[in-house]
Amino acid sequence: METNHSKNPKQIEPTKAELEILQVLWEKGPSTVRLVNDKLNEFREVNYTSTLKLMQIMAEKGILTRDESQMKHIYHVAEKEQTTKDFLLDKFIDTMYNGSAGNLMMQLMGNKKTSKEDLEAIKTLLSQLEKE
Amino acid sequence: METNHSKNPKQIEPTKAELEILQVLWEKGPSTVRLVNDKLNEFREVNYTSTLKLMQIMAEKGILTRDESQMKHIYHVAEKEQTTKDFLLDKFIDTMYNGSAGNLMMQLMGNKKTSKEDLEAIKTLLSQLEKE
DNA sequence: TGTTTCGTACGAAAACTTTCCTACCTTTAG
DNA sequence: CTAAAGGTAGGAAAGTTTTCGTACGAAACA
Repeated sequence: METNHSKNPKQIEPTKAELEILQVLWEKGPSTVRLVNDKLNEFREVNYTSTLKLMQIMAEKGILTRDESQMKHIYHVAEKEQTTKDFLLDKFIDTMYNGSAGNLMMQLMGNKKTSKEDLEAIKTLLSQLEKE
Repeated sequence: METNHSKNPKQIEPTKAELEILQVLWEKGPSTVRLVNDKLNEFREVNYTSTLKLMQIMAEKGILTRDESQMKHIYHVAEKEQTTKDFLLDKFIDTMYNGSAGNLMMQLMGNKKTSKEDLEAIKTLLSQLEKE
């Protein structure tokens, strides 16, 4: 299907299952379907062909590219990890924090998930930024 | 991947369309379907009954409660806004930042989306936290 | 060599989400 | 009183995402 031409040629929004696969590829680098599927099965049961299908679709969509020179195709993430993450973060901030990164920061800093080490690191980064 | 994969049936994950409705209710407070639908239509065309149906489903799921004492039912968000946002933020951090809020902070601070005012506010908040 | 194992491709079913048609009831305007 | 406007309820259709069965080719191996 020649989809995604009707809408803005922007960033493609991965679905939930696609994001799981991206996470594996981000962590492991270019991989075979077998490896990705094994990794997924550490968390939940998924049939091999389900993962295969999904990765094929992702390749069609342009989220992944693949090297078919070997029988065991190797799948690569097409976009830079950071690009996708930036995009998703933006979207998240838009929907949840009214588009204000500062709002999100505020919540994070009051959050118990932010450790003392984190706060230290922030302080350091902050003074670095100030010097610029 | 040290993620939270427990299927806690307590928190319900809103779908995309449901989140839109939540946003309206968070902003406007308890509302009728009419009001929510009008608000949604400022951004995209949606039929009244579509919004109605969705809100009914959300009520079934327990995301919303409603006051049926009047003909025009009033829908309320069941969970506290902050509870839901916390939950979604956690999930986001798990999938995107390996469960580390600090990682997210780092990205935010390096981001041009973070304004000078934001940085100032952070500095203030930081020193407040240190005093504790 | 023959069989088993591991791979891809494809289509369709299943599951989930979103939209809207239709029916019918209540309130309001004339 | 009647018609129009505005409300809810429910089901089915449409759209999307996810899962998997089946077919079939290539490689490994006994």
